[in-house]
Amino acid sequence: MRTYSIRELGEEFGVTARTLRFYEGKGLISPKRQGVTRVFSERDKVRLELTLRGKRLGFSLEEIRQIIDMYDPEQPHDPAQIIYLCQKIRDHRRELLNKIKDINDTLYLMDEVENEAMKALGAQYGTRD
Amino acid sequence: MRTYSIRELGEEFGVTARTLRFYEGKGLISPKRQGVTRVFSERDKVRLELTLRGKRLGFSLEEIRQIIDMYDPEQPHDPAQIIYLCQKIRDHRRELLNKIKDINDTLYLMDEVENEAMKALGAQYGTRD
DNA sequence: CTGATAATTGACGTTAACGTAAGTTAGCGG
DNA sequence: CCGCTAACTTACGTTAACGTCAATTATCAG
Repeated sequence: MRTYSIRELGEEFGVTARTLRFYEGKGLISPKRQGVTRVFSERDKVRLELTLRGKRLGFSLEEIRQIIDMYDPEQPHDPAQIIYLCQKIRDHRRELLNKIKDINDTLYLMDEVENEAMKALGAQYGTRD
Repeated sequence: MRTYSIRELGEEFGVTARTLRFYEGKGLISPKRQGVTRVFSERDKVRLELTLRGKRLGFSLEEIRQIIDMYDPEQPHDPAQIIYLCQKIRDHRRELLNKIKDINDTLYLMDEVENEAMKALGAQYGTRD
């Protein structure tokens, strides 16, 4: 499998080495080591992607860690945990659907404001007789 | 028009008085005064609602202030500002549509994980002969 | 008038999410 | 072997978004 240095992975996603080390400390990624140097795997890359997506949606790193830990196929899964996971998925789905509602409300508001703006501009040009 | 005390407005939206004073300091709301006591108007209420919505979507208070200031119908609007506003609306719309994409990607991932989880549970019950 | 309740103004504290700078070590071309 | 670049650790600094506490002040029922 391909691996990545800390700079490579950072540049690919537009984050600094400090950020990746910080995320490692928070348990979001778990690079291996060659001596003292970090080596990032495909799995780290995926988890980083999910982390950044979560950030864009306004979740904290701690929330993100809990979520992607549960979703990670490499985690151990006894039946009780699977059922718990499914409940959590329902909660997250509900929260995400609420966010879509917030976004749609905002989009609708933006349409209204834009229409008002157009009318205001139209009135400007209409003031000439 | 109806007005609100700091407690009233806070309880209605589940935020503390400290938060409302903080938001005032940041220019998100602009309550009038009766003597030294703040009096919140319908406009403050609307701006608070938009502020909290923005927070749920992961925007900073500073970003939110800029946005709702522009959208506020009580702001002065010369033609140049209106055109600027329309450009900004396009940008915001684009950003919000990107968030919807992030959410949809996440919802899709959750569906996959849920299906995997169901298969895993099914396998459990299937191990008996 | 008086005690209780609600509001106010500082001012310092706290947490999250990194930035930044200093000093150390590892590998590599010439 | 030497200088360079990239990575490392340690540790203190910073910003946003409030929390918390102390010390007034206003308001209102009794």
